Amino acid sequence: MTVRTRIAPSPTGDPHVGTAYIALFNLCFARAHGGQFVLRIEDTDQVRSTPESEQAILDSLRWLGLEWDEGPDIGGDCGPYRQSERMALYGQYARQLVEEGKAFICYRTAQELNALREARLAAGNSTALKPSDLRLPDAEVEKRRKADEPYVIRMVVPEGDGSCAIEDMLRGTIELDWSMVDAQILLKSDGMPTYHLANVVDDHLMRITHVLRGEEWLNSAPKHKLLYEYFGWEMPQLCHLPLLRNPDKSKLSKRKNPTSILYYQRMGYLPEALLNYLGRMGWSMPDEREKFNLQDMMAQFDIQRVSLGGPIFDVEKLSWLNGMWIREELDETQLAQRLVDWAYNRDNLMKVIPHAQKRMETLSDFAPLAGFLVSGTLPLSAGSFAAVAGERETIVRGLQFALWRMENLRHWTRDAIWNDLKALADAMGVKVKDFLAPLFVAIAGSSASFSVVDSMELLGPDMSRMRIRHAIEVLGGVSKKSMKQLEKDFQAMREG
RNA sequence: GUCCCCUUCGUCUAGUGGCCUAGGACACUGCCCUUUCACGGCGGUAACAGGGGUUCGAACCCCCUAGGGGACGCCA
Repeated sequence: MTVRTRIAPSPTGDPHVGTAYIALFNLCFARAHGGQFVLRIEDTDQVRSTPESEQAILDSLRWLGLEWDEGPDIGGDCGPYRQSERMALYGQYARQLVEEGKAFICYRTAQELNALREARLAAGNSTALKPSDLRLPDAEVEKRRKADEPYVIRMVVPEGDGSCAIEDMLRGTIELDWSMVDAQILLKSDGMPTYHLANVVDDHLMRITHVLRGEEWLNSAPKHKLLYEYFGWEMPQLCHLPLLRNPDKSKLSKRKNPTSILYYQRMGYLPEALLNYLGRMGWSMPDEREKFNLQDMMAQFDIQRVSLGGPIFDVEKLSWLNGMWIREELDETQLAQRLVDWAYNRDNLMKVIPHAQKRMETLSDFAPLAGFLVSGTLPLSAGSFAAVAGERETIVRGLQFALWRMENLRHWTRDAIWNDLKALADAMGVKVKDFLAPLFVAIAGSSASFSVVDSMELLGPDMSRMRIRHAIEVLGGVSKKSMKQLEKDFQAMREG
């Protein structure tokens, strides 16, 4: 038995807890059956995968204590920097299907596709585009081919009524209508495969027998099944795990919740506790014990004990569990060592000292000055912002705009943060100094601190965003109505 | 809008037809321990989404309704 997890690194390099969640269940399932567990990196959109983002997610999984086996090397395993190998690998399979009449070349432009979808939507149908919808007159195809226009390879899918039966290890047989399945693009116009092709080809070449993936993939299972049939390959067993949710029940997302493993690391959660908590999401030990380690979970794992309701990620319970681990699983020496490894070490001190030294008169000034860097949520109140000039609404507005900018920042470096915030202040017509004042309080807890951009760099993206979010909340938050207005203004400013 | 999945305390869950007057945990709360705070101990509040079947018997099986989520991309 070989079980796999596909990993899509985040474009911003933040390793997502959802990835670890899926990986954990795959690992436990494989080990409980004495099988292999392998990872496969997703990289086909050429945005996510960089050497750094791949390293970041792998390091995070290792930090959590997850282990995996070396899968067979099927070539083209890495990101865009090994693009040509990937293109050769999948291009060959896509062309094979075209030759066999199971896929076709499509010259349709984005505008044409939009028009087709809108027409279908207006007619009250599903928006799934079928091969016949996409067909172009032969003369037109020839014309575009001669003009060397970009094309994609799409799969042929059944038209008309009928459904596809998918076996799910937890849900039994699920019937999905073919009418919902569109002529999926297999090979993009840049020659890279989409997830669907890469997924099927990889799993076959890697001899994957079982796939445990997020529920979000359930609807595309018919495409995958059809591809296996086209290639004449045996399809792995599928299992769709429930999705982790925000407190508002939507799919766990960083706009509503800290989702980066790095955040929980910086916050001072123990990897064992975080992993333990993920293991409690949609799963329970037969004896219902709350605290268990990876070994226990692997030994006791039974996929049938997965419960299907999407669990809400509850930071409070995670914190309680973390406390249990600190109190019960660590002796004093071990705890001291954890603290040193976590933040109280020479390397970390050296990062802070350049900023602190100029502001110190006695050594005892250091802790109050730098304490915010090793704190979690700051004890702010509306009064914390008393020294900041401006109306409450103006302050909140500035913080919210800053938060949005920070959520989309790709490279978390001092200079990038500075340039971004400066650009924002300019666009808003506010002096940088005034714009930054509330951010100082949000990030460092006081307006008398060292450079807020340096602080944010040291704190990392998720911790910084969380603090800004917290500050907005402390200031009374934003009502739904004014949030809409803010979004509009923010958008207008971007375009203007 | 269309299709799919899901539905037990506020939250994570146990429960696979009689052991259920529904158990545990977080959170909340009362008491005890304690110079304080925390930890710990003992209690409390709190749930089978609604309606129909099937059955001697339904949280559990079936149907309908409602609610939630997901999918509908040259993203994964």
